[in-house]
Amino acid sequence: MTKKSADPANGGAPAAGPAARQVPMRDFSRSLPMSLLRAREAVMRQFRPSLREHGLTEQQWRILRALASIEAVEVTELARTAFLLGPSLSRILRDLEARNLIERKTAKADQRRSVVSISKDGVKLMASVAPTSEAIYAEITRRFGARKLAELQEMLGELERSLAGLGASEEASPEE
Amino acid sequence: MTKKSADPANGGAPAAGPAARQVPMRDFSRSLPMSLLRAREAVMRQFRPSLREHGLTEQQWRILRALASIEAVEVTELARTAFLLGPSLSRILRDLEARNLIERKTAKADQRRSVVSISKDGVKLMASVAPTSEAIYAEITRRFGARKLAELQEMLGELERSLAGLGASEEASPEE
DNA sequence: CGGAGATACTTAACATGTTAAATGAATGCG
DNA sequence: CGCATTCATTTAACATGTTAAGTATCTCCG
Repeated sequence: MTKKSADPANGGAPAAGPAARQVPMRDFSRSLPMSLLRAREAVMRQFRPSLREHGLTEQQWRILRALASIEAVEVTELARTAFLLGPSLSRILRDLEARNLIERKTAKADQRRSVVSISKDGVKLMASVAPTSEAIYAEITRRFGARKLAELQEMLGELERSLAGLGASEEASPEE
Repeated sequence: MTKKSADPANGGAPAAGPAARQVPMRDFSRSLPMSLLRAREAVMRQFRPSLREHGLTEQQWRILRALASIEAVEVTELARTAFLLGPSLSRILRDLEARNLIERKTAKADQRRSVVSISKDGVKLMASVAPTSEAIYAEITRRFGARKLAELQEMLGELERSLAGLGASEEASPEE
């Protein structure tokens, strides 16, 4: 029932492998992507059970939250806001609409665009999830420290900005 | 051909939606999970094209890197090292084995366990990817700053530790 | 006006994330 | 020894990530 708790009881046989240690690289587990991944997972692990009880995935919750604060949006802008790729968003909107949590209508001016908004049921669902969610966030803030949290987010933003437009489209070397 | 380049030109019509703004919450886009997600994406966006050229996904690359530094490991420990869930790892190992990038054998002492190691082909592939990968990492470090990078990783580690064992298994309320 | 090109979104196809269940093998205990 | 339990790994099922292709619509220019 508890976690699997690391088992260091294999300190005996090294069990040599066919071909390893040929390519030197930074310590894998200390790379920036891994640090970010683990940190995010540590955070999300706190929220998932609560969301699950309400039949929501992390991404569905993101979409509802985004919609709750902006009246109505076009799909493309929603994708940017909720940080989802078009295809993912497309599928999720289809499902959320089937569950009557959102509503959509095509824009009058441009038949290509569809405008999405949260429904009454969606608002009700949010109201039932938000308190727990906020409590969890508050606990995380308490444990880590509000000040440090703000600092961390500031650094994350800086990181983002410092990489903006690096691999966008202007990299040389189109060989291949 | 270029990317879609953010378009902030919609500051005009609010376009009222059926039911929004009922549930007040923190600004969605500034939540910790979103910050972490965006930061990680900004980083990974740099690596994916290069990996893709070599026919590797991010996770496959993680596994090869993990294997390259530890001779041989059991699947469970590899999952912990590469930070992958069992099912994902299972599938990926099946594919990597079919591509002859890894090798596996069942442990003599315990028929349930299987021991995985990188193959010669795997090492060769790593050798062909590692330089580019290191160069990208170096550029990221240069842009963001080595000092700040270290600070950031320290904070991420702290965050992880401060949340360790929160939603692990000792939460009350087994009501279902 | 009409068709080439751009846009907004959706589908398709494949890989992974996530949880639950299944399978096969070891362990402990009566 | 026999069998319930535990353990390591895999399979299943569903949801999302990711890239490419498809569809419908709009725009613009000749």
